[in-house]
Amino acid sequence: MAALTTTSYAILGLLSVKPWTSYDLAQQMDRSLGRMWPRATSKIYEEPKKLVAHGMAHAREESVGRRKRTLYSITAKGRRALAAWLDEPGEGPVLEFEQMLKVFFSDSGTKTGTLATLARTRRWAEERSAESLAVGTGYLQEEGPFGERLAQLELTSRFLTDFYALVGDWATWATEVVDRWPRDPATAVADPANIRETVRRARQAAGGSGSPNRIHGTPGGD
Amino acid sequence: MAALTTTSYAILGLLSVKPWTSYDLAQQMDRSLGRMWPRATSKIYEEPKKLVAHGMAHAREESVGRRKRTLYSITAKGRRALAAWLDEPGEGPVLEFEQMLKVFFSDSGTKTGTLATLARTRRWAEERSAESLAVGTGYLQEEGPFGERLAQLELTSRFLTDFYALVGDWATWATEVVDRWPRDPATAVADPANIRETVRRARQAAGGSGSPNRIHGTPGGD
DNA sequence: TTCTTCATGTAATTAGTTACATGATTGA
DNA sequence: TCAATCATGTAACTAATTACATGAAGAA
Repeated sequence: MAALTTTSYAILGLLSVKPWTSYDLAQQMDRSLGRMWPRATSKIYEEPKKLVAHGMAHAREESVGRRKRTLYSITAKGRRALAAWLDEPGEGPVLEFEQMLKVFFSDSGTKTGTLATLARTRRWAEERSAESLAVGTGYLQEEGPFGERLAQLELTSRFLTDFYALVGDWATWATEVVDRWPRDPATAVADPANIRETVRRARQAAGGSGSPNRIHGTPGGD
Repeated sequence: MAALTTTSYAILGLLSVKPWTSYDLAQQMDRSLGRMWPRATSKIYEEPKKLVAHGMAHAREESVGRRKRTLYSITAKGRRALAAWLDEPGEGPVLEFEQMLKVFFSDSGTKTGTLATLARTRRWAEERSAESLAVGTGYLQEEGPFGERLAQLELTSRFLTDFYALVGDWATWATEVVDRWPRDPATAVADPANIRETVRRARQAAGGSGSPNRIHGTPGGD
């Protein structure tokens, strides 16, 4: 019997809220869950079957006209498994950022192309922010199937909102910097003040307490 | 002949900087590239072969004792292909965040477990920040194989540094919020002030100009 | 000498994606 | 009544991961 993955538990978590059809689950993945654990729609139709095979979910066949659809609900065993999973340590954030990859290698490209990439990044951030805004105002009106879970949503939506803002702010800032580049990005030079500021922020975030993560090189002063 | 993926171009980009052995590439993936395009080491040994098959890279066999190793370098065709790829639109950031998933479903878990997850998140952020700090101070001393590319590194390292700071700040804030929860997270209630603040930030980031992404529901006022 | 870590891959497996198919519903 | 979109999946494919294997170099 196939082992459960994080994706399985993500679905199981949704089922813990209430029963859903596969389509409902896919919607959630598209709108909320997918922002922290994105998976293709087809996966959403497969995973619940694994949960049923493990006795963690129950499937009820319904019909709409000549078609059938499946309504999934969590079982007692499923609730226990979910609670156990929540107590295991999870992985930190993993970021994939193709546009930044293009900025990273922009010395092989053009200034115009780089600016175009950054413009797209900014638009992406604005769109996601607008989405966050809509979701957030929805919360304020106690809409959606998550009324009882506002305490959780309050936490995750704050992170996502700030993340989108960060992406947007960065793209804006980077655009200003690249605007000052010469025509050929390969000949652009860095502004030491920017690097110093980045170092300052990193030092701040690394935390003064004990500084246990200090690289042991450069022993004699900073 | 297998089509090239973003991962292929990531490797190609590295080769545009200078020739590397597979091991060198794996190191870069581990330290720098992997922060924006993370892939398993074995992939790094496979992808360059595809590039060679496409005539975009050249492999030179060297030997170390009885073993052989491969040194890859970019070809002229490879440089053209890289430039062409840079001009195509790229994808926005994709985030996978298992720990936040656990926070999202924490109403099925325990307060203690949630706090433990957040503590891990915070440690993760501090470690990454310390790494950023080390990398940044290295830049200030013009170290590393990237001397000529500081203008690019200045941009990407700023984003990563800020991202790690965001993760750390969020975990700290969320810890404070969860600390005020009752013993059972399912009975925790949200603080409307927090949600309002999140909405405020989202509105700010969504940008006032024209507000084209406005949801058309709620027509009568905000 | 032996053990451990560094270095250099290949093989097996799988999680995930893209593509396809088709019935139901709605609106023009 | 026709087209478009919503709803509900399955099948084929592949990108990526984990596991394995082994030589070289350095430490104990």
